[in-house]
Amino acid sequence: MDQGGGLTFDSHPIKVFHQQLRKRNMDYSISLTSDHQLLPSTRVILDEMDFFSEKTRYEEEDTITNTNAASDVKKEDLHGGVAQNSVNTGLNLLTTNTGSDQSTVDDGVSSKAGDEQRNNEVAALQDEINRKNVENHSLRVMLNQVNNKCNALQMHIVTLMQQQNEITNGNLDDKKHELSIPRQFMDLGLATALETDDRSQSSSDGRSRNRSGSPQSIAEMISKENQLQINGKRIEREESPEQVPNKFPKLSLTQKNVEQAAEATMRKARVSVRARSEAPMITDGCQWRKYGQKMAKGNPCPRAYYRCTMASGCPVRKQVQRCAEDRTILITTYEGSHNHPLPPAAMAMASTTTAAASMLLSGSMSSTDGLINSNFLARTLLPFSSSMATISASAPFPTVTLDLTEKSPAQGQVSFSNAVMPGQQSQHVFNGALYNQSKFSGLQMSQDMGATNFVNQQLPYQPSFADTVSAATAAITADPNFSSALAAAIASIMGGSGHQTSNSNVNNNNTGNTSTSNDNTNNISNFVGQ
DNA sequence: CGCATTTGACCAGCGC
DNA sequence: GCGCTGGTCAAATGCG
Repeated sequence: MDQGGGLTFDSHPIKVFHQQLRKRNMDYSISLTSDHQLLPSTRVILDEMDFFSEKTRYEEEDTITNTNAASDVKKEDLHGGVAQNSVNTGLNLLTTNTGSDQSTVDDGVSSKAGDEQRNNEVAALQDEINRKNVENHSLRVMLNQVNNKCNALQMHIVTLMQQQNEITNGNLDDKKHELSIPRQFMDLGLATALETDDRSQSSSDGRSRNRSGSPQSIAEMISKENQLQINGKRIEREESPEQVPNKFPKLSLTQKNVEQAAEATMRKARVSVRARSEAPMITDGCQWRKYGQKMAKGNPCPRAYYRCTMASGCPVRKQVQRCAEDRTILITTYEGSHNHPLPPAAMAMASTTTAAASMLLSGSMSSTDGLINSNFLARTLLPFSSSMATISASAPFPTVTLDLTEKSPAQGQVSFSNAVMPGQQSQHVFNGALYNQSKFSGLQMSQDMGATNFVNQQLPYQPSFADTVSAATAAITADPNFSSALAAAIASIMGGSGHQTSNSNVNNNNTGNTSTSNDNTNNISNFVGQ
């Protein structure tokens, strides 16, 4: 949105927010450092503002120095006193006064009165600290609201862009191919159409918008035949247009049906995380209940099935299984999107699954040129990570796989594969042959917030973050025990729209009933999430 | 006793 | 139609 929303840096809500902080003489860095729930682009803006903030602060301090020379002396007297407890600039000024008074009351005659006075002042200071804390809290809430508005604006912009593209390019260029879209893509079209302003569109419009409305030229180039090949088995059933309503009755119908279709679609897209972990399950902030366990073919390790129990009826599932080749690798596959508010600690993985699923399902970018697509999605999906991500359209579930088991920080790539072989969900990036198999990708400008954030916001800022996080990733992945934590952390970065893994929040990660946890993951998630 | 986990049964999709 | 496989259900079991 920083490019397309008409917002300048000066008018950016965060900038305005910062100015308010300055007006209140509050320490900007203290007020914001623990807020991870920022869009990546917002982070960059904040970083930039940090620079200005420091500069401004120095200028202000110079001004104070020049205009209040007398109080400067008292400041020195106070050094090491109550000021040590001050939490921000405003309180520094207050404690300065306290110190000056304190330095004048050592005649011993009225020591009792002096103590009482100091007690009163300390109490006043405490009140002030409390007041500032409350103010800090309210400002944080305000920041979150601003952030949410940014997201909403962003979605709106994307919608407008898509509509404009529709007008420009025409949207129903090939109805036959539309009708041949595999079911999951059709469902996704409905899912995204549901989020648009115009909900009265026909289902056909919804589908065409989803696919043709992408602002990405690559997406425009999608070979629809590739889509046909993804679920080859289904093609024959979908060839006949008149069969479509029977096969996909959802397309014609009430919003309720549409919502159900969207939900079903989201459950089909999967995000798989591979990480080295001794723990039975990686910590992702959600509460899970195990509802089944099966022996999967070709793997001596059982696969465990979990469902989210943070809210009744939440459709999110996850599967946990150890890799057959390397049992130190834990493969966690998420499916679906939560239908309830999430604790900050859970935002990372949840936003990941939602965004990645949307990326998978919303688009129709083909990959006749796997390399181009790889680079594109690499920057989009894992702009800060050195880890591998693999996109697979293995029938019947398209899957994004984050492979966090590699130790080389420089190998951040993404490949697309359309592994038609059942049971093989993902293929690794560095298998060059796989590039030729690329038949699928979903990197269309989705109206999903998460995916939108990736495309619009993270790309421009990728290099600066990549270096930092790559270094951190390399360091952390060197320790297998922390790999699972890294999974959540990278997912956090991917999530874009919502990271709030502050220290306090992270510590509350496992207050739920889930018995399996990995304490290490909390700290590392938080670290990388910074 | 309530809740979570375990585990065998059941179901659906798919291939032959 | 049958068998295989993945996924889910639900009764049984375990645990605090």
